[in-house]
Amino acid sequence: MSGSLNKVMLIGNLGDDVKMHYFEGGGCIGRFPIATSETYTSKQTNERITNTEWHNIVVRNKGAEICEKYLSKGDKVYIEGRLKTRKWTDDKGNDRYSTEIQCNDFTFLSTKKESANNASNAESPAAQKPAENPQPSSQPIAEDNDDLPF
Amino acid sequence: MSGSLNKVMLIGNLGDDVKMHYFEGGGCIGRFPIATSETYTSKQTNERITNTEWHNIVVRNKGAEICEKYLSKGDKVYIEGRLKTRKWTDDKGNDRYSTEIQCNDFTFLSTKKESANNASNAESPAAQKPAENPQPSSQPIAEDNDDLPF
Amino acid sequence: MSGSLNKVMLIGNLGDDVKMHYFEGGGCIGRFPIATSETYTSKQTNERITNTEWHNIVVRNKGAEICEKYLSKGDKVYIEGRLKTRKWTDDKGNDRYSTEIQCNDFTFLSTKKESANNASNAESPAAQKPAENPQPSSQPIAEDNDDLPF
Amino acid sequence: MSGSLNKVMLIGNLGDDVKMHYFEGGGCIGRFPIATSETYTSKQTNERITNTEWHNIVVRNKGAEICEKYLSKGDKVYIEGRLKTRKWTDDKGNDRYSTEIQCNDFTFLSTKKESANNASNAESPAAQKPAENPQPSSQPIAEDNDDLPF
DNA sequence: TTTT
DNA sequence: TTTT
Repeated sequence: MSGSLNKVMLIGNLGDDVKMHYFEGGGCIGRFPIATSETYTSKQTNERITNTEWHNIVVRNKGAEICEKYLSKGDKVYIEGRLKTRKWTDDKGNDRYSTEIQCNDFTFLSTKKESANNASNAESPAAQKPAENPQPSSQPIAEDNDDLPF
Repeated sequence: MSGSLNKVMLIGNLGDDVKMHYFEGGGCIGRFPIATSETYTSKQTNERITNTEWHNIVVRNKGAEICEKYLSKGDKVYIEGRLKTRKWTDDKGNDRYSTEIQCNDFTFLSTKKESANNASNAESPAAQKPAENPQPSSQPIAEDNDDLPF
Repeated sequence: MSGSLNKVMLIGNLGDDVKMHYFEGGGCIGRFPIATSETYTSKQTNERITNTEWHNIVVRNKGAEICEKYLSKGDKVYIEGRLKTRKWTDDKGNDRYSTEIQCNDFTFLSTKKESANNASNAESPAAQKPAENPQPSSQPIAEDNDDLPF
Repeated sequence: MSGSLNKVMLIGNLGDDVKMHYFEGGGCIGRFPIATSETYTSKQTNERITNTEWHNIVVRNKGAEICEKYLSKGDKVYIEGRLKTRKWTDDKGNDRYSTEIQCNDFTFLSTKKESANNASNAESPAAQKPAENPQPSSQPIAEDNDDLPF
């Protein structure tokens, strides 16, 4: 379709480590869940209610490798991407649907692993070579635009 | 959780009319699908490939009523909202998940029905009373912030 | 800095045609203003107030050429980009600042000129060759990522 | 205008503390600068180049008070708002323009001051009463929707 | 003026 | 399954 926009922007925490999948052609994807939540005060009961939402993030190629290297369970991250609902068939032959965020940009807002200080845009070689003197800090990293069909 | 963001922004076309559901307490929701798509040229075959993605939009209360009044199948709309994955049980007792966009802001980019020209923010009474002299144009409308749990 | 995001998203109408500037090295930029506005009802006077905001859009290279080809004064467009404030010196020697949106993605929501139907991502050659049978419709087009310092 | 969107989303660090301005009617605004930057590798010289951009943030009423309470120079924050260019006259009588981000949502991604733990949406009373046992952490806070014309 |  |  023309004149269309499909954009998701999330800030949340990883519920698990990045799981990598490597393909024969040399490509790879990384998957991880992130949680967002909002807290509000119920008008009825006047108590604080927290609502957590889970999102399945999928990153490709260089971006996936950078995420795997620097992100781990619990880290906070900014994710930008597209919504994609995959159709699959369960073991009973039923059509099933799963909605994912195909991540095409991300920024680390905290990292537990060795720091990716000075690491930056995934398109540049520097992104693969983080700072000599790692510090516990955050960094912006964008992923590549390769055409892996996932 | 704190420090979290859950935002979806879409521009797409309605795949169907707005379906309304009214609740006993006086609230209501409207549901409609919108399609986004992107077209790219395959690196392998060099042919143009169009990928359409469908999104389930849910709007509440006044916003739902405005959407129902002015939007119909085929119209183009800007949608802003939150991702929410609902869990439900199918007739065989399996857990099933459905991801929706809880819309909290929208802007009409084309309308087939009578125009909502001059209609605007849903929080203002004027939003309910579109222009006397309707024109085939677009309009920005935001929905209310009521606390309907859907 | 790391961990940073600079994103602007606009839907508005061109206040003027695209003005092109060509550079010796072969690069070019296109500039055009777009207007956004919101209408609200004054709490004091109860009258409808419309507030128009003007934004200076700057697009580069292939994206600029596509905008010039298909956009003209009055057209509606979705613009995504970064905020950049340029410093310049006026004829009296005063420091002056001008804030622009460096556009890195756009989608046509209406066009008056010949249609760019089927035109799409600027990175592909097809974006330069719109459909044989033009129709008055909209189309999504992204610009390139070249490194023109403007 | 109808069919319009004016949205800015930033993640950056405060370059200075929040400056408050109180009005006679009881309203107030807070102002602070935030820096975003991107680092890339120059194609010509192959050196790392960092580009910092400064943004003037304006927050109103309750949101301003929450920002003043919890944010200080150096803190990282997510800001969402609208672009607004103000016109003013300098001491020589020249027209001058200044572009600001009218913030209508924000999320703390780090805070140096006493923590706003459990503090949340500014519309709820709880947002004004942070946790008894402050911790150095982040929190999401949205501002109110009052109609202060700034 | 921030941050890494 | 995260985080506060």
